[in-house]
Amino acid sequence: MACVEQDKLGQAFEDAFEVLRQHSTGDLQYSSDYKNYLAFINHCSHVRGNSNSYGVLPTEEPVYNWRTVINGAADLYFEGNIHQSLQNIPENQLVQPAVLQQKGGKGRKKLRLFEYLHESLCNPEMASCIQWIDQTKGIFQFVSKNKEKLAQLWGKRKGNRKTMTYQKMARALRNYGRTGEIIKIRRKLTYQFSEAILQRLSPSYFLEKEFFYSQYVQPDQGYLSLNNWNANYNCAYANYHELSHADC
DNA sequence: ATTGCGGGGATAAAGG
DNA sequence: ACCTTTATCCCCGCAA
Repeated sequence: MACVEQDKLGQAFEDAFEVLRQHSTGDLQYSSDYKNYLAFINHCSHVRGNSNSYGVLPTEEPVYNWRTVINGAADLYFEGNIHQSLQNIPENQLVQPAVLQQKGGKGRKKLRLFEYLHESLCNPEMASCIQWIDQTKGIFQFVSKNKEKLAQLWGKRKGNRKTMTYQKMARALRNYGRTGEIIKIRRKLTYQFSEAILQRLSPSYFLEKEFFYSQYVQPDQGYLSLNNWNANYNCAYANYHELSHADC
């Protein structure tokens, strides 16, 4: 089921790109424009001042520090419990190798690590391995005691012959730092999804967010195409959202 | 010395 | 056959 939904997401993503291509006068390249988009979104995240803030906080953003995160964690955990009743995924589905899940599907994209992590974060059975610290900001943390278990499940899911370890999985996470899809934050075993990834993985979350970046975009700054791209991207996900229930 | 965590080069694997 | 992207393997440093 989750697999099917991700296909829809991917399709919506590509539809959005196609719309932009049709309305664009210049050359448009999927990967490079998406990368620019990611870089831009991540740039905005820095400007806004996230948990690992670099001392630059916009005036409209509340001051944010780890104390407030910790204090808010209990509430967030409660929110998570609401979804637990809706998402009771049997263990055997979690361990099912991606190879088997892909059987019969044509051109199905491989499951990406960050998708698996997000899926685990939404699965109450995995709460002993990985948990949200601040779901709205996409900050999550591995549980030291059981992080190896999560890594092993990831390896099984991919159908690896050798067992996956946290060390190797964390290396993949560090690779995400290059593209900004997931960044490491100072806290032990704690990482953060980028805005773009959060939007991509959580349509419901995305729909509740304002277009915060629009105020930073000036047409003469070369960001126009990114802005258009994003608008179509948003539209596609709104359409998707109407057809599907909200996920975590 | 050991352990836990994080960094990064090199390379395999897979898809276009 | 080549290129790019992503994941994996492996070795390193640092601090408790």
